[in-house]
Amino acid sequence: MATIYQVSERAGVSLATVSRVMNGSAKVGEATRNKVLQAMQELNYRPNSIAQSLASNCSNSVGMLVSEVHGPFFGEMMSGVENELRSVGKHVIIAAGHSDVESEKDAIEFLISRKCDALILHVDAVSDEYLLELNKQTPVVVLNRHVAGMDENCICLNNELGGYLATKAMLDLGHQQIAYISGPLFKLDVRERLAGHKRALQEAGRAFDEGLFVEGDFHEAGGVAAMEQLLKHKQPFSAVVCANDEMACGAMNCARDHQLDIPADVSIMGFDNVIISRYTFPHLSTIDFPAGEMGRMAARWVRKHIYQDDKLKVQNLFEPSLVLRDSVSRR
Amino acid sequence: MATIYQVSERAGVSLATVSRVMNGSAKVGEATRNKVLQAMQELNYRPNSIAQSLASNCSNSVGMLVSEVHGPFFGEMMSGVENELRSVGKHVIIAAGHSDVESEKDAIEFLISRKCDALILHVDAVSDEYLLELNKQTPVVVLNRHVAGMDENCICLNNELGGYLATKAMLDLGHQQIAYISGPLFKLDVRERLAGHKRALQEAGRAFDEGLFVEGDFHEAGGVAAMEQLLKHKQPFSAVVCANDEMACGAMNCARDHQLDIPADVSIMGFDNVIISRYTFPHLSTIDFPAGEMGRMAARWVRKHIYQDDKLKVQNLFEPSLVLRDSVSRR
DNA sequence: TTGAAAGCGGTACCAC
DNA sequence: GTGGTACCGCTTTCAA
Repeated sequence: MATIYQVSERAGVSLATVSRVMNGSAKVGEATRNKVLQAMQELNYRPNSIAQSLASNCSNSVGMLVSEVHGPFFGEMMSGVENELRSVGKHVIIAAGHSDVESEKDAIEFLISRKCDALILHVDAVSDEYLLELNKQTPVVVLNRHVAGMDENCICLNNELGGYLATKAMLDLGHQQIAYISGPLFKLDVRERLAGHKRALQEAGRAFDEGLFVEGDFHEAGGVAAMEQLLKHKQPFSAVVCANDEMACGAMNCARDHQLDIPADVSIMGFDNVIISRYTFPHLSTIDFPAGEMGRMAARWVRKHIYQDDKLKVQNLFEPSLVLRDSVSRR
Repeated sequence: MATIYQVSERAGVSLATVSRVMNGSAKVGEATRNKVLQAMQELNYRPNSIAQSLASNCSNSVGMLVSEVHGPFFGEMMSGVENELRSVGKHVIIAAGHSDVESEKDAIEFLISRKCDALILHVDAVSDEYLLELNKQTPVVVLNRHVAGMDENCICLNNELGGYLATKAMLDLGHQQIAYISGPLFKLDVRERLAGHKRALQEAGRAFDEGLFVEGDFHEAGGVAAMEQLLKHKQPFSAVVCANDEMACGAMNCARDHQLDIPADVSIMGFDNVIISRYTFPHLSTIDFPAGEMGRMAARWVRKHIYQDDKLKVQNLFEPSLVLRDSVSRR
């Protein structure tokens, strides 16, 4: 592999000049530039990115931490990030945090040791304080989580609005008794979605009813259990709004096991619009979570603030939207 | 950030010695080692991985190319790779090839420019010759594709067996007329799966019937179209074996649109066991593709051959297995 | 066992 | 505009 030194020799110029034409950093005479370019061609020269990183103190890499590398949700996000970043020659190093404090910190530590220029994080275990502290040490952008004090670094979804839209859709369809299967309430976005649900209810002049509320776990089994519980209560309802698609699937399966027809007997709504929602039967109505777009935006944040792509605009808040499919019907 | 130089100064030893204790490379006196370790502690020293890479000519990174970063299948694979590699301090750089020749070559070029120590590839557009040539230049391990001439570098699934198991299961359930919806025949694994299907038929003394065969595209819409075609032909069948889960979903949806009950009227089998197969209704029977395990094994190959983890064993061929769920029934 | 020093392949500042 | 050169932080002979 040819080095910059051999190129300079062949072109009959200095190292510095070769470096200049590579980076287009300073003015180089037309003739000189061409000599260098040609020498590069002839030697099939490829810059050594490691050496560049060491000398420039910039690794051209950004670390991305997700809860799980598999999982449709994160796939979309990573895909958005990869796309945006590779188009400008940066690379993304992935790591999984598994929603566990130690594991998340470990992964972040790892990414830092790799000298990432910035970190894109989707974390739910570490504390806000930790993130605030981390952000002093290395640039961080946080996905789907608002951390007070680093607002500019957060790319969020308006979860409250999502919760609102979901329930509002049911109300608009004429449903009066709407059950709600929530996610784990220690998560902020879960509480926001719930708040949206309550706002829709209130706007319609209906009271929030504890008897129609269950806290789930975001997994399918949790959806089954929650539905089971709702059914056992014998408090009537014609619609169920779930805080994510997995639980909605569980709820549908459970309802079916109880000989209930969907959507004739009960309408079901999910949240996230992950790929599986298009494959359920009946196809699940849900709230679209633009994970890919948000990932892309996180990458854009990095481009703008770390790689000085100043003209770029970043959007910190995204809006969810309603996706109506077959799991809901008019009451 | 402290450097090795400051550590050496503080410990009152030379640079070289510090380096030695970091790498455990050569014998270092107990006392000296402790002095160094302590100095590191006190300075909160973290080695600069970029500098290490430059000096050692080893980037400790491996590139992973998948068709799409999203998509459950690749998620599992990447997850396996990430897990295995991070546990030994290596990092994985991801890129997407989008099943397009130029795009795949681009991504590989990109990964090489990042000085990856090895490449783990899931590609379907580039040719065998290209891969062979590439492998001379940089270590490559190929996932789910057998390239003659670099057998040791391929981690494959016994697709033929998978195809066999799928059809065999239908035969065992008493089905006589079994339709087959294939993937794009230009892909090797597709032809292998088909070969397995034929073998099962033959063993049962049944002839392969062109009228019950359709070439699909691996997507849901293709599954719908294929099923539509089968139904139009009016040639009777009681079971459909599909070359992947997406098409199986399409086939199920289409059948349902034609008022056919699954599995009472027609049994359906998929292939891959991606996450969606657990969410369809009825739950899809399928052939398990251990994508995560295979990704992990690819990573192990790299550990063994590139990072000299000699005792590791690598398994080049994986066996698929039958997963029976609700979409099939006895005839 | 330990130290000195020559790289690894670039970047960037300072002269000219 | 171009060249000289001191780093960037670590690895790895080669001697001692």
